[in-house]
Amino acid sequence: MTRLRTFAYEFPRPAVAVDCVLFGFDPEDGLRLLVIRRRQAPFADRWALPGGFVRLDADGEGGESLDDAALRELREETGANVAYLEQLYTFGAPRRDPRGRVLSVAYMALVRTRDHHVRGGDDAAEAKWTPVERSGGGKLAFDHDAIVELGVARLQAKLRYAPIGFNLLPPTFALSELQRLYEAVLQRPLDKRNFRRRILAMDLLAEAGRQEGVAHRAATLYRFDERAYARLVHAGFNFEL
Amino acid sequence: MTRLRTFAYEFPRPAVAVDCVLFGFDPEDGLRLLVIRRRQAPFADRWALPGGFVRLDADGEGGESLDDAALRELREETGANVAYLEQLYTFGAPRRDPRGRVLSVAYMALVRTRDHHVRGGDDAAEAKWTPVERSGGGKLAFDHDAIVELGVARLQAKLRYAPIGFNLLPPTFALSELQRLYEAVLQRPLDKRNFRRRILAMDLLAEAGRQEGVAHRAATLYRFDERAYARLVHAGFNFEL
DNA sequence: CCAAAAGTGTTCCGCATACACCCATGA
DNA sequence: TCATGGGTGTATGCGGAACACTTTTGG
Repeated sequence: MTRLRTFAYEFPRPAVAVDCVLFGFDPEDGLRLLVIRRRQAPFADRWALPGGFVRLDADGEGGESLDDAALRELREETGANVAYLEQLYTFGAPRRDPRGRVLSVAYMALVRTRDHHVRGGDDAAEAKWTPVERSGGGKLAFDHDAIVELGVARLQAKLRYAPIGFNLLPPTFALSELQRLYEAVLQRPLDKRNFRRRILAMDLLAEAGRQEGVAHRAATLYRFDERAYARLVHAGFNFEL
Repeated sequence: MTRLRTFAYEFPRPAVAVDCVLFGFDPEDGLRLLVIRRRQAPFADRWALPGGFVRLDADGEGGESLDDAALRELREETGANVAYLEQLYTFGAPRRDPRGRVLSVAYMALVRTRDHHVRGGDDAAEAKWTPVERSGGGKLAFDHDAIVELGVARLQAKLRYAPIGFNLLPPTFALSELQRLYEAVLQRPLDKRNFRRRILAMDLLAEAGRQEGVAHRAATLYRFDERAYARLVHAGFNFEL
């Protein structure tokens, strides 16, 4: 295969990639991280974060935004539909990629795990959910372990003061599921009564039916009320734990 | 002037710049932002944040890190010696720079204003400190207003839970100066007694003499004790307000 | 002796924490 | 009727917030 053309510039430029720390949650398994097995060199067959190069227009001037690149990669490589996306940090150490100078804009993304089934995509031979610790049974490719660490720290910090946890749960959920989510992310047990009181006191959850088909008392289901939250924020409210 | 060579790649690549939100503080003036007047197009003669392109090696593979690029630009354009530097966010919207696709890695930096005198540098016709609101008497070049906004938000947030404010003060300072700094950044008055008690209770400040030559009772000067802080962090301590 | 800033304690209230039992349901 | 998780109230203590006067120093 021959390249029809190349792209030339006055000064050297780095390649720019996006890499995504994609979290999922299941009451059974706890917090999970999506990793893919690389198909191509470098680090062929090694586990890595989903990601890839940002696409520019042929004239090198337009093309997709960084957020769009992250969403596209997640779609292509994992089939996940993302509920929340947030830029984390840009990694740019000179030798972080053996192919040359490659910047990586790291993202954190959250999905409702039940919504979708993981599949490998174009560049990914295989994709799987792993526990966050020991991601992929050891070290990830490139500096992806550091990126994961950063993603975990950000998720833990942000869960306390922003209502992003709901993006890891189905649209309606029981309070106990929400509590298990918080416990899994924050890595410590929470008191049931205090948790329920605090969450409900914020008036952000709307009742949405009851559980069905469970072998015990059916829990009340709730839905996160985006509108109520927007109104409260507007009035100076801050979500807290 | 003719270019001796150009740099060619298989796929189009963006140019990558760093831009710095540099804060200074003076008890008289409050919190200030450093802006430069651009010498060249685009946005010639407009006020902008100090910044410039990241330098890569001639082979386009090595070169300076992003942090180094930010420090270099600050040195070149302002002569400031930076006490604290932190990456903020990477801006990459397709049309944010009229010259083509340019990513900007934004940084927040803090200086001890008394340490240095502002000067214009190579690319900056002029540099000045401005109040943070109405920076540069109106709108800054590119999307720099948005970057400033982000920098202010980050500084406000981080001041509460990390001891970074000291990087805006001289090595030794009076508690009232520290309080004025907090009030200037957080934009609200703080109670003197509560402030002193909270700060001193952390055991992070070491006495360092008294003020001289003031026309009133001389205040005790303090120095931020990095060692004590490191020890406390190690023991699970969290700085808080 | 006056102006200007430094320095100092106590009270009150709200909120986070700790804690244990009854309820509803399907098997 | 039993196993499983759902759902509920109170007492205690700590820490943040509010608040005003005396001290020191140079001019």
